[in-house]
Amino acid sequence: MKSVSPVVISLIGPTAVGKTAAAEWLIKQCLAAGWNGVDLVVADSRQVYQGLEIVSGADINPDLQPVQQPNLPYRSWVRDAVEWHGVSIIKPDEEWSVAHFQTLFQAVWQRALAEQRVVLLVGGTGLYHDHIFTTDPALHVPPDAVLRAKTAQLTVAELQALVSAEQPARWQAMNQSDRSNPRRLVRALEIGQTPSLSTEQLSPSPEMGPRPPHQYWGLIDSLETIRARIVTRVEQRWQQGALGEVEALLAQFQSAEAAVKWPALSATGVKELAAYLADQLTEEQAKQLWAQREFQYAKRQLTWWRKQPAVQWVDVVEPGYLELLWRHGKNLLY
RNA sequence: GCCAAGCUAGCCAAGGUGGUCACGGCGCGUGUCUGAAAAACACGAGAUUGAGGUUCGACUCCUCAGCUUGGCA
Repeated sequence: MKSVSPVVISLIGPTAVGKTAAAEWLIKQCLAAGWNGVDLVVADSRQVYQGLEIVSGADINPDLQPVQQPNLPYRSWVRDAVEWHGVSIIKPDEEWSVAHFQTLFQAVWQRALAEQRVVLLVGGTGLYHDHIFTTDPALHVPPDAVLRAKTAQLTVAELQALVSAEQPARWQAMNQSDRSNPRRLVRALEIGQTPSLSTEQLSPSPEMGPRPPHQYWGLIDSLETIRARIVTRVEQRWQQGALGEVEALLAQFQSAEAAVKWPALSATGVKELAAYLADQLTEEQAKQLWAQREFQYAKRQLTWWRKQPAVQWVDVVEPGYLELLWRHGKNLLY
């Protein structure tokens, strides 16, 4: 039985680069090296949804069993000493956000510390990785349905006027891009109207309290290879029944209003598959558009991480890149 | 083969009957980001089918060529 030092490891990388396979491999190494167990937290904003497993690529190994652990907020998938979190855990109409993810992660983390288990974060949603230990109370301000309904009618200019009048500090901190973004503006109002938060708390986020060391390991490949893998993957998902998933999802809500409300429906591919079902696209076009959007997403992910200072990038073209990761990992975990 | 209409960025496409022309959308490129992040948003690059002619000046008018679509044969 080994002792695990409290280091969090995030395995990141653009979609289709092979993160899941790498994680599986690392899990095996951890177990072979004698640790009590491994918790794998999937940081992916779409793989959380039940009924979207194929479209979102939430590969759940068939030998994993769903279990509701008493001390965790969501169900997990277990096989022996390995436990997967954050995959296929909520219905498409349930609330989910980076704050929920943080809550889930911290619950897993607490238990892992107590039981000397290794925690590995894997997934393509950069925002989630970055917020596992942040302490800004604004993160947990819930959405205000009334406010959102009211502001939905307003123009960007009207929203800007409201934010600059009611939240001058916040407004000052926003850049051109954010000031034109209705969601950010509404969110600013939402946080601003929450009485328990003072203005100081909302200004540039305070780093409160110590947090464990957090390492980022990134898998990378050439854009051309990623593009090719995405095309293959779309084809696979199509054959696995992605169409049926979307059909079932759409059957659950009729109105366009509902469609806006459910983030599950904004997963890449849903729109394209829906258009195919509605006879607005041929199969070929639907697949092509889906792959195109997926690739655009991969590019955006890379933009997100480009500014991340301390990512250790590993090129998957390198032979033995997994061993390289493992060498980094062993030293950190002891 | 004849007639008609058309040819504007990688794709779709607007307009004004001569004045540095050139609306949009998609795509592309570069970014932003603290409760939707596979979201939302910002910024940017990029075009008049070709060759002649008329004119101070042509994307716009004329001629020829090429291509596309539709109709007639």
